[in-house]
Amino acid sequence: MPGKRSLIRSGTTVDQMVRAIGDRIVTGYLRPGEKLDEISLAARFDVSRTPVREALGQLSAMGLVERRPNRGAIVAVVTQEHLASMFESMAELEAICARFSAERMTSSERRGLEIEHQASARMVQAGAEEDYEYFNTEFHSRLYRGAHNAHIHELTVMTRSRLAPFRRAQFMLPGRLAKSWQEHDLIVTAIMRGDSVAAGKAARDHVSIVSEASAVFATDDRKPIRRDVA
Amino acid sequence: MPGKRSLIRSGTTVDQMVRAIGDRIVTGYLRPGEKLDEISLAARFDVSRTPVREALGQLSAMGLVERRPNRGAIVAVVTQEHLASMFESMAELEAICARFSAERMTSSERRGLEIEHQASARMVQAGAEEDYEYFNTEFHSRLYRGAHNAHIHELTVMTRSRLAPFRRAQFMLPGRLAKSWQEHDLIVTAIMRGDSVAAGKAARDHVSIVSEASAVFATDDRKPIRRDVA
DNA sequence: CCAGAAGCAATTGCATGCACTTTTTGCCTT
DNA sequence: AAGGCAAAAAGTGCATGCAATTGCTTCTGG
Repeated sequence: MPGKRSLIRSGTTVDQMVRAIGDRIVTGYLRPGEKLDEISLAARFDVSRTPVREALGQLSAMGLVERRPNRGAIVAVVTQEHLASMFESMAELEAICARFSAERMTSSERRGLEIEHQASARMVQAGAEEDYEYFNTEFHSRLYRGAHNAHIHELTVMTRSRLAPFRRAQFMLPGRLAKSWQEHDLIVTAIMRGDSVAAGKAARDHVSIVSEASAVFATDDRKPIRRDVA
Repeated sequence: MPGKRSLIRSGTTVDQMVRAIGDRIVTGYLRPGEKLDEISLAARFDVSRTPVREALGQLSAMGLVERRPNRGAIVAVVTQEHLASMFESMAELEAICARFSAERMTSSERRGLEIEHQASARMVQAGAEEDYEYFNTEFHSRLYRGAHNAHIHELTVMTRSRLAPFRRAQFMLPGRLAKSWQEHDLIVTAIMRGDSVAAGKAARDHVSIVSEASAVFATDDRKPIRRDVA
């Protein structure tokens, strides 16, 4: 009996698998180097191996998993060196977005950025990490959109998602919340002035600092990064 | 009869399909918007639909094809606007690579770049477009590697391959060869001096000019870009 | 006791088949 | 004659089954 799936949320089964497995990787639930057994995954999500295989193929194309022919798939192992290169790239990409935003944002985009940024200040005062994280994500998304460049937007979002596992707990560090907001403030101010050079520099510095804060979660050069299982 | 494939070149069948279909898209043999029928492709390459489906999934993740649920796959349609955004991104990415290269290339990398660059000068004098194209590709690859940043390298190569169909015939334009070499020369000189700012600017300008040269092959804002079938 | 080869279990890779969705075509109604 | 509805055809999406490759275990010879 080709049984009907209990809950069909949206999109195809493969898309759901990509999101589901991708999420588990991005959130650190699946650890780098962990073996991704097709049969287990199929059983885990109550589908056949076919969509699992397709999902693994796509995740492989995205760089989240590694696939050796006839030897199965594992969660992509990120070396300390490669992690550093991703953070550096992220800094450059954010700098580009901020620079373009300073030059190209419409007045309504600028207004929206300012308003959201001010709203997030309340989260800082309340010390609401969870809520601030939402505003933080939204803030950066506005920068990416404000660049008015679809391809840079795509590259940036892709890189950001690959870095997600390593940015996760940064807001737990004491004082990081307020510091983050101040860095955002520098970026916003520069964009409002239309100062693209300053905006780019501020954005680059912001990511660089996040990078350093996240380095805590990396262990050493050889071993894959390890995170706790939820 | 699960017949044996006649020629097994390397890698899995799916990898071959990705390369085969990807090549046909990148070289313009398959035109944007063209329908990619799973059954036809399976018959064309003498495999079943399963590897075709996986390949299409991966190509979709790479952005070379678009896939609508239950409605089949088509070669990704690139609007004039999106094409412009890719060229602009490419200029920024090359600028980053050149900037990093100026700062980080080892002396042997610098020497290799210089030697290859001088060698390519002969191709210009001979007017050998084909051979120059090889040196040109190699030149840019050296820049990407010289940045010593694996992730930027990856993003740059990915973007470059997506732009490939639109850069194809640029060297046919008269005088383009010599001009390209002079632009390369600016980049090399800056890198040799270790002048990262100048190297970045020169690289960005180089791509921008290529972009303008390639714009010839774009038609208008609405319609998908069309290229001749080989 | 160890090295190497052969057999075995486990898992991947691909083909095929069936169900569901979309699209087209032909007929009926207005 | 035009519009709409319905049924069929086409094509996608997923499940299942079988062949092939890999890695491990075990057995044999040195």
